[in-house]
Amino acid sequence: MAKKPSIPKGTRDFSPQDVAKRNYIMDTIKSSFKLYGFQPIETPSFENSETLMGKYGEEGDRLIFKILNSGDFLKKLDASALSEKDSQHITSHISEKALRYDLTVPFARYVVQHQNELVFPFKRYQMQPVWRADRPQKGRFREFWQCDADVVGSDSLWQEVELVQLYDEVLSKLQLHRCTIKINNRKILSGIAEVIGAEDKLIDFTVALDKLDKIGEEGVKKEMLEKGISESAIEKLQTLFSFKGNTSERLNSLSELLTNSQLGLQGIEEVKFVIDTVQNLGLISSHLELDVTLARGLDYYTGAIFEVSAPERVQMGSIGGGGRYDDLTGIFGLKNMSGVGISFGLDRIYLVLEELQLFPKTVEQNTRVLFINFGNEEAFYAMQAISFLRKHNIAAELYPDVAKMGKQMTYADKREIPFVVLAGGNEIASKTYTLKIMQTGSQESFSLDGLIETVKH
RNA sequence: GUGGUUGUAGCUCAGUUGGUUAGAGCGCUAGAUUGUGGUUCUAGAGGUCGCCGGUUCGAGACCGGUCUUCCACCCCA
Repeated sequence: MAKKPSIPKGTRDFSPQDVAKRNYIMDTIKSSFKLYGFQPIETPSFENSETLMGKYGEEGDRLIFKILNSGDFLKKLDASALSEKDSQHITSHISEKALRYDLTVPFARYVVQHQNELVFPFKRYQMQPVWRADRPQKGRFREFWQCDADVVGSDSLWQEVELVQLYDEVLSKLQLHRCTIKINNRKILSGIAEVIGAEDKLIDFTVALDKLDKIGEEGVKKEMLEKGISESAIEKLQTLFSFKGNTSERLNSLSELLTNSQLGLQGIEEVKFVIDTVQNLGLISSHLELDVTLARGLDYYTGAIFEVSAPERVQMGSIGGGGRYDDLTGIFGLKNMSGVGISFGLDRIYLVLEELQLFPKTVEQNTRVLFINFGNEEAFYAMQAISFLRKHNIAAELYPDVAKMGKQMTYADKREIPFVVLAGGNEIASKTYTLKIMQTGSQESFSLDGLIETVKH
């Protein structure tokens, strides 16, 4: 055998069963997106590098797949840059395009570019693959699908409320009950940073705080110290680490901490409104939970931030995330266009549903009737019936070759086709069809109409 | 990017301190069964032991490199 072909690390082929299950998830998400008034768009797989670079933080830039320029790109590069081996500098000269890293930034670019054609507030959904040059591990791929719903052109908190409901609706439809939707607000985090005098270290501060449930209080403090946040500043955080009580009690103690931060207090008001309103409207099966340590690394979030974690019995990171970004379109030259959105991680949801065995049995669309091929004359007789069945929206097929019957039956068996029709000389003469029900092995003779009636259900 | 881990038949895996011709189960093909799948029985096909190099009289096994798998960190869906 020749050397086996392969696919790049972190990518996957999807076989028919996989595609059927993935479609089931995507169809569920899509129908809810539509129900909430979102419209589909699609954007190119790759963008100009400048569109993507610098939007995801330092770590993000590293994980963006760069596309090499066409032509003899090295000739145009000056020798000094090459000899200095400055990869970053060289990259910007030999690569002008990059694979998209998420769907939000391309969407912001799209909104700015098409601002005169769009009706605002503009609500769009988008389900496409994204690429990250990450090292693969559990639930992490280099090519994966995101399903996003965003609305731009409104800073109404009712959008946040609706997006929480949308999360709840989709997760419930997928039978993913008792998921936790965590909510926080960047303004609260900024307020805390302000109050403790670490405004310039906001990102480092939030990233460290985000790890509280993973590395514990001491770990967080240690990381903050390493990042240059002063000891006295960290001391002021003590109330945060010993956070107790229900949501309103916690919000109260948070208000005390943030009395001197107008921004922080505004964040509290926003979170309070969203949580109270959602609670009063009710959720189907999810829990909405305030988590002040929720940070999310993406630089562009400014208000609410969301994250959905899988049910606790599954070892999996977040299966969705999102938030509000007040100035993402501003980067591309369109001010005062606040946006907020959420994302579903298709591939991780797939893994969770698989592990919890939550896929319905019926996801696979399959051929319903196989006609045995006994020869040309019989095949012609079969094809007439097949056309008729297909007109009635019943998936039917003829075994293409005049193979031994055992082989044709085995084919039906392996494909899990529930019905097999045998039509030879006798059947042609009597204008009937012998139908075999594979599950029971029983056989019966039918007219064409009788055949359709039996096979329909 | 850092650290670890994995790779033997289509699949899941054995393979002793380095020693003749690398095995099993499942699957596959054919037959028992000329108009009947699943169960059974019989026979058969299928391997560059991930790839490249090294040590050795001799390497699937030991050493180096490389690719891949999975995992942790970083970060994230």
